[in-house]
Amino acid sequence: MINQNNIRRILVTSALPYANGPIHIGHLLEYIQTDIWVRFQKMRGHECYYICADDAHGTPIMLRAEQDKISPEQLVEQIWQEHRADFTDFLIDFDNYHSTHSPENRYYSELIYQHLSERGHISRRTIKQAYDPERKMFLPDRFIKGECPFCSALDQYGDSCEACGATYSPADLKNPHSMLSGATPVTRESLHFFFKLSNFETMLKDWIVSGPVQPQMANKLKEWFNSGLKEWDISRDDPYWGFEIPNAPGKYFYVWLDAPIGYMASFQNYCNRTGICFDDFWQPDSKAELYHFIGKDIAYFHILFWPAELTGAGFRKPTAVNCHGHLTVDGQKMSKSRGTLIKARTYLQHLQPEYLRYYFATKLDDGIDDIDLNFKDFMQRINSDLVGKLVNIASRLTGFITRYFDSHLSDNLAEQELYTVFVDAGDSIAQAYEQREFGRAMREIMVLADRANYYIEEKKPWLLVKQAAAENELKAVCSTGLNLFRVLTIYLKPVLPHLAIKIEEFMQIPPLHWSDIRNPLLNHTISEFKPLMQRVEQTHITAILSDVGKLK
RNA sequence: GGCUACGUAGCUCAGGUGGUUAGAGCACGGCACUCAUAAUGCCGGUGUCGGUGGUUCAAGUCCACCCGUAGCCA
Repeated sequence: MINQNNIRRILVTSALPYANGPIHIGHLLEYIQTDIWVRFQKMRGHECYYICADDAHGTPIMLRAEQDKISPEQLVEQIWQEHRADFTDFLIDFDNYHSTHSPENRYYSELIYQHLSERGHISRRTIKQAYDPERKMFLPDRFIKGECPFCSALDQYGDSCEACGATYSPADLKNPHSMLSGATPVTRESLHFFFKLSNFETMLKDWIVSGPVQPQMANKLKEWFNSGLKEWDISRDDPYWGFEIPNAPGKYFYVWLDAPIGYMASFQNYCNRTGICFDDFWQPDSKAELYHFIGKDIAYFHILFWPAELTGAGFRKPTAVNCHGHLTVDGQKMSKSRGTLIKARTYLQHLQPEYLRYYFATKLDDGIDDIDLNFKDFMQRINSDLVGKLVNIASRLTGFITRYFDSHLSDNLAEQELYTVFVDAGDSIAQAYEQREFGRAMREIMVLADRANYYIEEKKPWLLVKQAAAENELKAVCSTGLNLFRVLTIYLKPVLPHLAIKIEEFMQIPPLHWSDIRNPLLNHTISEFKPLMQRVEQTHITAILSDVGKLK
């Protein structure tokens, strides 16, 4: 049990979404996973903060703003508003949501850079790079297209061939052209700044054995060690949308340098308005826990560069970096062209956020395998678990309490042993949440929901109601069933916070905490039952899929 | 192309360090019940555990190769 002495101090982040487009349900897998974990920690009584921000710099944002004929600042502000609305409506409860285009982030980016520089972790050298002579700017690999040097496939990007899978440098492309102007890129020299990652090889190798990443990722790391740690190019040339590097006119921090620093910046911003002590969480001797939730695609930045940067600049390392897999929809990778890119907003126009939160929860574990959103399975799962099993428990009991007992619960439980079984299951469920094995937690909770339904079946309140002598038993049985339901509500609250609020209103009780499982609700008046959750209909699914088809 | 994961019933998934007739939920069929948003309870079948070889007294579980899927290659 939680007491003053074992309250943990926990700082949690999700990856920063890029500020050039809308949130889609693939993004949401991560925010929902993190949000569930954070809500669980808070319900357990720990001091836990959930921090995020928009990732607001880089060439794609600069170009998109240009295209929209607005300033990058305006674009970033507009997207920030959209992202906020999507997260809020999906019940993602950030303690702070900031932006990497912020004074705090400039401060920490410069600070970390200067510390790294002073300690000899930054090198400079001239490199050759593709340059668009018409747009007068250096071109990222992704903005150059041409024919594959290996298989001659047409219209391939500058970094790899989608047809044969080969990787190469843009200079190898045949008939290259700039995607911005169509001009043939020329090679130009420029001075670049590099982070000397190899200075941290020993530190990283030691760190990784302390268990901060999943075994699959540790494996990946070994692979990277074996191929040798190279220097990381952290500068970009003017014109670039980002922070200018101190004492280096025309040179900017590469977006991936200041993006993770955004975690710190957002937390600093939060500390400024709440008075929480920033250093308690970021100094090398910090006792607080720091967790980053990310997709496996950006593991490189978070388990190599980020701990190295932090160490080099005199800060603490993350306690753990939790990677998850990607989302597929009906077995297919999400993509606009295949009509499987479902925006958060599109989903919200037809379905409740909690359906998706629960569905993801049933499929999430601590691994890095991809997760599939299968709509048929989704509909069956929600309808049978949440409506058929869970909400049904309250629905089938409350009528008796309101009709015959003036909405008043009994002052004792009919079945103390069964209630104890429900309470005792809490340890295992809590452990599953803690270890991010949400699928296991959901399975265990649903086994209990089955037992509650079985209990009602066994006691048959619809027969008790016909026996005058069984009045007290009827009241106690229904009250017990509702108390079992209340315990299930507590267990599911991290996943279904809005449903929990509706149930709290229905039961006329203050917000539920984990420790409330031990104190059943007795001798208490509840309100009338109103349907707590509607079934998912095929028409809703069809509507989403047709909306997706309509867009672009 | 190199490397790394994954591939278990119609669907979604469990199956520490190899060991009795391979499990759950949903879907499906039958029965029961009628309190409940036709929800619930009981009973029931279902699988060459991706393929082929190998190690072993014994492999879904270890090894090799192949096929398929996904990711990484800064």
